Amino acid sequence: MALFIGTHENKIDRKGRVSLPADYRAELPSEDDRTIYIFPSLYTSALEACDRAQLALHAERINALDQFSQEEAYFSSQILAEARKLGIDGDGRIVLPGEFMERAQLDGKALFVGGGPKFHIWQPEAYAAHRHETQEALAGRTLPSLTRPSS
Amino acid sequence: MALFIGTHENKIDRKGRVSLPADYRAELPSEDDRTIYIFPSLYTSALEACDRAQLALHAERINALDQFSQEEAYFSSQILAEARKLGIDGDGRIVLPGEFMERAQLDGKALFVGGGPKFHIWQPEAYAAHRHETQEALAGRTLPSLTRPSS
DNA sequence: TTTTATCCCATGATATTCCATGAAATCCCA
DNA sequence: TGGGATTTCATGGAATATCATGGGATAAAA
Repeated sequence: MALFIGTHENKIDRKGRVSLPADYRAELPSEDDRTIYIFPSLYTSALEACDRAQLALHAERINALDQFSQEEAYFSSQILAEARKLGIDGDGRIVLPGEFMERAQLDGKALFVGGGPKFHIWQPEAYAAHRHETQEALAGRTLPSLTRPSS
Repeated sequence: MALFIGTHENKIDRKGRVSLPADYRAELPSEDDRTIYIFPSLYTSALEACDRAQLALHAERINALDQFSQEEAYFSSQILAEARKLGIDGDGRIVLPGEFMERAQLDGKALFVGGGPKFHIWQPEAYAAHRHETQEALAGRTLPSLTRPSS
């Protein structure tokens, strides 16, 4: 499984190109699968990105819901319908669709924030504020162990 | 497994042809199996489409219902009886049968909406309304982890 | 023949690839 | 351990390929 960690602030050029941090690139599966998947995060202004395996897991979770149910429709429209496949060019860059840049209020700079199997792309100041908020709200929490055996 | 994601709005020309988004084409199994399967979606005005493997899964699910039950008859007549096999031409286009265009109220534009192993074809405004509805109804939901091991 | 469906080619727009540059980090050897 | 050499990295611009789409040609059906 990919492990995206750390934060990196990179420039977005006028064509919407940004270098994917080298650390992150190194975590991606194989050389021939030079793609990532990205979609607007459900409850923040950030963008969420992951590799194909992780997106397939999302699709599987959604598919495990009842077929033709409203829940299925919701997650499908919010995640799968919004997701884009982004190619990584020979120089390690991706092109952010304009729509996504607006959604995340990105202009000129992108902050990559590692989150294990996924990572987020934030407008730098927005992340600072978000980080401060969750820090305030949840400081002191403990993390539950896994209760079921990992298959 | 095919992963159809993102949304693409394409034109339907006067012959009923529409380009299947290149992203979707790339997800289809092999070059010689240039076909998709399509049927009217059960509870919306959209059309639902998938590759052969996914349709086979539908058939399998229907077959797993009690034989000769009303349920079996229902899903069989709504899905299997309505489904059509559409070829993809050399330029990556499909031809939508007139009957299906009426059913989905398509005129001139088709919105392809990715949903993992399947995708939907919507009249653009109808999708916007549908998306808004499910958003209203289920906003704030979180996606459950898989409770059963992936087979 | 008339109609209908399929295939083939042309075109503009968009997206992707290729190459060049400077800065920063890393390596190497005395 | 220092300092120069080398590689990696992020970034910019230009060349190239891909894609959606329209029109016409060809083949099959009525």
